[in-house]
Amino acid sequence: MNIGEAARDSGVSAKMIRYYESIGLLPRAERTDSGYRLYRNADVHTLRFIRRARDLGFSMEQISELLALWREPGRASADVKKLAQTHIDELETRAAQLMAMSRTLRHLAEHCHGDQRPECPILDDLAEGGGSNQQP
Amino acid sequence: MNIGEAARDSGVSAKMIRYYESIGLLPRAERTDSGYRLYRNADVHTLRFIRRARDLGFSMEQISELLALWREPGRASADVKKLAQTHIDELETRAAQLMAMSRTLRHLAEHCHGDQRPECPILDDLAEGGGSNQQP
DNA sequence: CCTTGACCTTCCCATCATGGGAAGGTCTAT
DNA sequence: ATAGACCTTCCCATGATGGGAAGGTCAAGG
Repeated sequence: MNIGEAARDSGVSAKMIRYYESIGLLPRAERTDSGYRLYRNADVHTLRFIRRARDLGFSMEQISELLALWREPGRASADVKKLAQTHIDELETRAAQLMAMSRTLRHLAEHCHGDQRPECPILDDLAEGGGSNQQP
Repeated sequence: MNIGEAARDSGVSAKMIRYYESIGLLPRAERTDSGYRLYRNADVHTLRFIRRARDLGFSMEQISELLALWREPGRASADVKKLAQTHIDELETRAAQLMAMSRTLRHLAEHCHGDQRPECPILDDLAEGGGSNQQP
C-alpha cells in the first residue's frame, strides 16, 4: 500500500511517517519504480505502536528504545519497565508543576473581585512577586 | 544599567530580554551612543513581572495582555480574572492529560514482572492497542 | 490518446521559548 | 596599550507537527 493508506490505517499522518523515516525511527521504506513508498501490514502495525506510544507521551527517543525492545525477542521486561517508570516519573513531575501553577493562580483569582474595579491581586502578585510559588 | 545587569536583577536572560524586545513585548530600549541598550529600575520591574508570569505558565501572548492590563490604570479586574481563569483551565486540562497517561502506564507497569523474562504487558498494549486510554 | 483528479515526491517555512555560538565593536582597569 | 568583560547582530538548533509549493505518477473515463 502507499503512504496515504498506511497513514489512514495507522492514524499517523503521511507527513509524520516520512519524518519518522528521516530521523531513523523507521527503516527506509521500499519504493516502487517511480519512487512511491510501499508499506505492508507489518509496517502499519509498527506505526500504530508508535502512535500509541506518542499518545502516552513518550518522546521520539524513548519510542526508539521501545521499538528496539519490542523487536528484540530476548529482551528483559525489566528494561521495558524501567523505561516506563522513568516516563511515569516525568509525567507526574510535569503534572505536579502544572498543578502547582494552577493552585497559585487559583488562590490569587479567588481574591480578585473580577468586576469593573482595577484593583487586582493577580497583577499585584506578578508585579510585586509574593515570593516564589514553586515550593521546595 | 546595561542589559547584563538588568538580566541579573530580573532573572531574565539577556538573550530573552532582546527577544522580548524583538517581538514587541517590550518597547525598544534606549541606547547609548555606541548602541548599548539602557535599562532603568522600572524596566527591571517589568522584566520581573514577565518572569513571574512565565513561571506561572502564561504564554507570551497572554503575558502581553497582562502587561497591557497592568499598565492600564482603568482596567477592569474582571478582564484580568478572565485571562487567569482561561489559563487555569488550560493548566488543569494539561495536567489531567498527563495524569491520565501516567495512570494508564502505571496500570500496565504494575502487571509487568520487570525481570529477565521478555513477556511484558506494556509492549503488548502498545502493540495490540488495548483500545484508547483517553476516555471520551 | 489525452485529460482530470487524486495521489505521491522533495524542499522550505513556521510554530514556541530558549540557548549556543560566531564575528566583531566597546568599555574599564591596569 | 592591552586584557578581559561586556555589548551588538546574525544564524542555527531544539521537538513534533503542520502548511504549502513545485512537480512527478497513476487510474479512470472521454
